[in-house]
Amino acid sequence: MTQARDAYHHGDLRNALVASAVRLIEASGPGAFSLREAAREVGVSANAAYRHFDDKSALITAVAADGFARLAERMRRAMASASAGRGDEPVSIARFKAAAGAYVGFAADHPEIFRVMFGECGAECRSAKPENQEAATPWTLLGYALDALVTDGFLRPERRVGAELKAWIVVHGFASLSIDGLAAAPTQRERKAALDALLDFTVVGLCGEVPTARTKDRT
Amino acid sequence: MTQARDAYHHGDLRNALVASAVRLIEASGPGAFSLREAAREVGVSANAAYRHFDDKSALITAVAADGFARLAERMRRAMASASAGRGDEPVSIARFKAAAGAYVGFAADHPEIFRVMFGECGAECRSAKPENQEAATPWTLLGYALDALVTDGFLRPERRVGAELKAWIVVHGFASLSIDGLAAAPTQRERKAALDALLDFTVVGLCGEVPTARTKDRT
DNA sequence: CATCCCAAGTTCACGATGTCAACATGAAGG
DNA sequence: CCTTCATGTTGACATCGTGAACTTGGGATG
Repeated sequence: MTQARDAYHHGDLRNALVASAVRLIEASGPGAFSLREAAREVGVSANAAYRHFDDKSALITAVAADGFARLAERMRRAMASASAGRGDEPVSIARFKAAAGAYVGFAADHPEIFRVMFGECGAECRSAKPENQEAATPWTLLGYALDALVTDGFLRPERRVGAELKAWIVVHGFASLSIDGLAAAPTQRERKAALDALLDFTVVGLCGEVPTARTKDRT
Repeated sequence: MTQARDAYHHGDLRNALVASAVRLIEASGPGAFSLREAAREVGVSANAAYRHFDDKSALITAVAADGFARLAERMRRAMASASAGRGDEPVSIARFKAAAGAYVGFAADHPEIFRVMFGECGAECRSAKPENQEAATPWTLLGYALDALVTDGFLRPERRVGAELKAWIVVHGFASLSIDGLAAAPTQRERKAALDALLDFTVVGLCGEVPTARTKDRT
């Protein structure tokens, strides 16, 4: 195994197809995506894809899975850098906001992929359990952030369970609205400001009282 | 004009096609929908549709528009009956909750249509202004509900503008989560309970203090 | 009433798509 | 060396969206 990627046997067709599909979908939306075009882009016959995917929808599911992985990675990185950031805010709160910001940012940067992830073909990805400790899902990560709020004493344990749904609604709702164009958020700057205000509001709502809630001022 | 619906000239092909499309999409999702099948169901040749719609996507847009109209109607009815309902809650709050409940209920009852409404083809519907006073859109109605909260003194005027976004996020976010299967809400009963709790939380969050907020008990 | 016109449908045609079945190829292992 | 098998390829088919040209029948006009 572990052949690199040059032979007649393409070497890594599966990943190449997924990557191509991601680009095509990002460019023209999921509706316009065609299996044949992805294969054409990779330089392979259309039916070659069927060696790696049962279906067109199986390819799209793989695109969704890739999206979830990248979203999780982005959230993880944001949370990590929030921990190390300048601390005009308690760390656990900064991390929670960073996770939410990464989620919304991903949706805004890759709206079509986001739509695929929560569309028909992404369903099985959403109910998948994380296989190992390392491969955390977005909801696992948001859960960690909430746990940290409890550990640090900002969120009372008995409020923890209800917090899950509320936090998800705010995060996913804001992301969906941004994409679907209901909320008037022309510039990225305005969106970030709106999200910041909303998250302050949410943290207060979740925790029941104001922690150190100075309306944080930054660039 | 005003021929009923029996002649050679079908009489009402446009509406018949939309109705057929709605049924097909509700049954098998937007991805599986085909223009030809809708035409077949209506008993008309495929190209007949092009006398009434530029495109396949124009038909789907009409489906989305129909969805928005039905959603608005459902919200209007829910708000009206909330006004007349038993009053263990201030009327304006009950109406706001009724509007939100109708929104979420519609999404749960017609998930595929809801997805179409907020998908690619529904875009132009979402930015459409209401033509006359009567034809209110869902967001118009939610705006009315918020206005009523102001009028009744539950929501301070300066909080009104921010309330729009927050209310939308909760309502739309909850609906999206219900559809996308992130929130574990198996039974309709549980979903209603979760929404009720969330709306109480939201009203408090919007208004800043508890109005008459007895955790309302009903059947 | 006879006649023309045009909206509303029909048929024919084309290229693209998803997918199946049969075939080809080349790397790996006996 | 020859077999095997995963991986691609070619050919074929039904279906789809859509354009062009043709047909039909009801309403306006003489």
